[in-house]
Amino acid sequence: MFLSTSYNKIDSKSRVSIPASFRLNLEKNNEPLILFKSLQLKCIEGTTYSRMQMYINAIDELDALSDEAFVLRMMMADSFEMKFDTGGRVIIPDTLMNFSGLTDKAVFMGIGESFYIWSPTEYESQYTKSQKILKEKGPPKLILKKQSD
Amino acid sequence: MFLSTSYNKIDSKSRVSIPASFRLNLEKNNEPLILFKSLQLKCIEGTTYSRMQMYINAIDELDALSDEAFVLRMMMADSFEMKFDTGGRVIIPDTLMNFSGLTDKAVFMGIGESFYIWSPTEYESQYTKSQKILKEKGPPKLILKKQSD
DNA sequence: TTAATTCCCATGTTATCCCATAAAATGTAA
DNA sequence: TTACATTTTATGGGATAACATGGGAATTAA
Repeated sequence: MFLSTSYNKIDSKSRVSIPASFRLNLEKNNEPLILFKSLQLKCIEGTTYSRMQMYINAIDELDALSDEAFVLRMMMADSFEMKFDTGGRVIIPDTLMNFSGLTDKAVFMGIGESFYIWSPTEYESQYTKSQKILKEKGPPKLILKKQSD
Repeated sequence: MFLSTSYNKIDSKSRVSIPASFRLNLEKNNEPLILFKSLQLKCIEGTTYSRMQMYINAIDELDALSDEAFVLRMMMADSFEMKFDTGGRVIIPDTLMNFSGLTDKAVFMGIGESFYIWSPTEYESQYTKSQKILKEKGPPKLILKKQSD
């Protein structure tokens, strides 16, 4: 599971350390890391290879000509399998840097099955937005279930 | 799995580099590369030999005299098994070049089990189209399942 | 011979590897 | 708790390998 938040530096070669706890989670399950453009937010989303595989399988289940399949294929086109250097860093592809507005600092935000990478300004505005919603509408009501598989 | 997008040059001999990550995916699974005309889009589709085999098997499931079977057989006839040179390039057959409107630049777009090869102009129009759908209809709602095989 | 194709080698660029350092976290013993 | 050693992280920079691409020689077909 990906949890907690941390700020890491992006160097002149577009390299950035993936937080150790995220790396550990991937290594433990022997999972390559996939980065892709978030479909709804201005940030990069990171997840495991096998979770991406689930999305790909979902494409074949859909009508090949449907809008849903079309959008999902485009999502794959904006996805990258990452290679780590010996220090646990990856190089963020230019298209993802530009899309998310990243320059020299990245905010890693674990959200369970995946994580977000934000520019600091974007992260802070999203964070205050969520605090505001929480204040106005109160905490969300959740129905918790045990995992079925 | 085929992921990510890249622009590669087509030289005067119709040679083009298949992106290294695509090649790696084929080599890893010891799969020859098949190129064929897309049935829905104005682009070339690339996939593995064994996925092409699945398409062929699908024909047998259909009524042999049906229009669907007829169209699929025609697709097979426009399919080519590619040979790589030492630099990882292939020569794109003329019929596929003409069909997809390729001249001197190709966009390789990984979509999971296969990939598309577009002319830059065609690619860009398809990309903006997908962004528009995403904006209007929102991200597709999926029920993700673990792989069954 | 004349094309066209296949094979092989050369090059600039970029990504990857490797080593070094600094900071932080953790552990250990007084 | 303090002081110090050890390990784990994050980061910087330079050497090396990989990649995309160009061009030319050898091979084959017409």
